[in-house]
Formats: sequence, structure tokens, C-alpha cells
Amino acid sequence: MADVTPPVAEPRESDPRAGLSIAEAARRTGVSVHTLRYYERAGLVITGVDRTAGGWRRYHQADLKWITVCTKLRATGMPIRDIRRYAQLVSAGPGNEKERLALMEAHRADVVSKLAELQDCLGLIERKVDIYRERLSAGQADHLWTPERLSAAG
Amino acid sequence: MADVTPPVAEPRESDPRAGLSIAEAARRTGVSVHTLRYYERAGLVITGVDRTAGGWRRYHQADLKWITVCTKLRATGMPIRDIRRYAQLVSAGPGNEKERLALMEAHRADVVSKLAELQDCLGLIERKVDIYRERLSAGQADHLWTPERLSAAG
DNA sequence: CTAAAACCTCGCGCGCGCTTCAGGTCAAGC
DNA sequence: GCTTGACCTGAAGCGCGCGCGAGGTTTTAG
Repeated sequence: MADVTPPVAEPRESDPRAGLSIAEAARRTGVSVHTLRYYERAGLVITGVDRTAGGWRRYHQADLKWITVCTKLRATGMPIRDIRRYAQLVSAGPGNEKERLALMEAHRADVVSKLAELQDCLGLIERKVDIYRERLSAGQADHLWTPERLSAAG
Repeated sequence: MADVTPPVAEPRESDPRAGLSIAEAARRTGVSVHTLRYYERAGLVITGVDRTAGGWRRYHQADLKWITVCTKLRATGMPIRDIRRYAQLVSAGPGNEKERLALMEAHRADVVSKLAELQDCLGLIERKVDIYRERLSAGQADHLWTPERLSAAG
């Protein structure tokens, strides 16, 4: 575990204090390197990612943590521009909690209603699954279906 | 309730058996008339929407029902092309339940994992909401916050 | 020192799901 | 019959969230 060359699959990243390469950061945050650079350009990454003397990005834990917040907001459907707005608020420091709260509460309401809709539609999907299972087992027994086209239900 | 002219907000649609205009169908399915036409062009609407002699669409209950299935699939993130595939299967009639089942089960798995992800991210959002609420009530009392920037958590 | 691999910026491209526009046609009230 | 508004088709346009490629620089392995 000391100086052994790491397998090709997991490249160097030798010194933890030196930070991670963009490729490794991508792996750990679950987005592509393109997306990482895009998020930075788009003003989402307010942690000010380190650079080497030559200009290569070096990611630290705080960066990854914040980027993960961003990806979770994205995953819940928050548009980039809203995440940027939120990032600006956070970056501006204490004193704007009211606006942050409003933003997050609005988004929470959004997510909650999305969840409800998803649950509702999941019901339809599961009914379909059940129907097709029934038809299949019935069909394998006696090949008897009622013609469905008349019902227009699929 | 008999022959009274309906209010402007809800236009004619006098004879129920004659079917509904595209505008009314849009209202009832919750999508725009553009989207209705687009779905038809895209091959989603397998119910064969009626037309007047002049070429205007007339929607019946079966159409609305099927379109609602489509919108629910869309609402759960199924891409148009997959809905089209499903529509083709349904339209082909009985005998392909196996493929329909596979399609729906795959989509169900998708929706379930989406739900889980949404729930997870909702946790983050609610923690943020709580934090900002606390900060606000604490702040209104004594204007004392710990500087957050060091925590990189937002 | 050198070669290969990883990274850089800039900017164009793309897939998706509609939306809008142009230029007409149709339907319904009066 | 005439006007007004809803509707038609076909095609182009758009906003979003990345993906990709060119052309060049930096790192790292050997």
C-alpha cells in the first residue's frame, strides 16, 4: 500500500493534499469532465478550484462537496441559471439567508410536486405491468385474450 | 343547463358525440395544441383522431384517454421515441405483450430509481431550508452567525 | 530527454421537446 | 354572404444542457 504503482484504472493522485485531477473529480462527482468545466464557466463552482502552475485544475474536498450540492440540485430539475443564482448568494456570504430560504423553499415545493406526479404516474405503469403479466400467463395457458383495441387503453 | 350559451371561457363544443376541438382537448389533457399536433406527427397518437370534412381534428374520449397515457409516460421522463415504440406495440394489437411488459418494466425501474434519487436530494434541500430558517430566527434575535464560507457547504 | 497521455480554452454542434411563423383554409355568428 | 376566429400544414427556430473537436500546453513515465 505504500509506493506501489496504482493500477491503470485508478491513476496517480498520489498526494491527497495536492488535490485531485479533473478526471478523478469527475469520477467522484458522477459527471463528465466536460460538465465540470461547463459548470465552472456557468458560474456554479464558487469554491474557486485550485490550479497548478501550468493551469491544470486541482480539486479539493470542499470543491467536490459543493459540486455535489450542485449536481443534486440539477438532479431535482433546478435549471442552471437558478443554481447559479443560489451559488451567487452563498458566495456573497451571510446576510442573504432570506433569499436563499425563499429559493430553496420554492424548489422544495417543486420537488415535492414532482414526486407526487411521479408516484401517480408510477401507478399507471404498474397497472400496465400487471395487465401484461396477467395476459401473458393467461395467454400461455389458453391463448385467449379479449381484443384490446376496442378499449383504447393499451 | 340546457341550451344556454356557455361562457366565453368555455367555448361551444355543443354536441358531445361530435367530439372536441383541439383547443378543448388541449385543455383537458393539459398540453398545448402545438404539443397535441406534435404528438400526432411523432406517431404517438394511435387512436386515429377524427377529422371534420374540412380537416379539423375532433377528439373523442378514447383519444383523450390514450393521450393522457402518453403524457404520463412523458411526465415520468420516457423519451418520445420510446413512447412511439410502445404506441406501435399497442397499435399492433395483442400478441406482443412480452415486449410491452419488458418496456414497461424497464421504465418502471427507471421511475423507481428516479423517485429514490429525488427523495435523496429532497433531503438535502430540506436540510438547507432548516439551516436557513434557524439562521434567520437566530439572526433576528442577535445577529450572530458563524462565518459559513469556511465550511463550503452553503 | 522524449513520448505519450492528460489537460487547457474556445467555440461550434447536437439531441430533445416543443414553439413559432407563414400562408393559407374552415366554421360559425350575424 | 361576410367577418372573425379557430384551425390546418410544413418548416424553421429556440432554449437547455451538455458533448465534441481543434489546436495547443503541461505532466508524467521511462
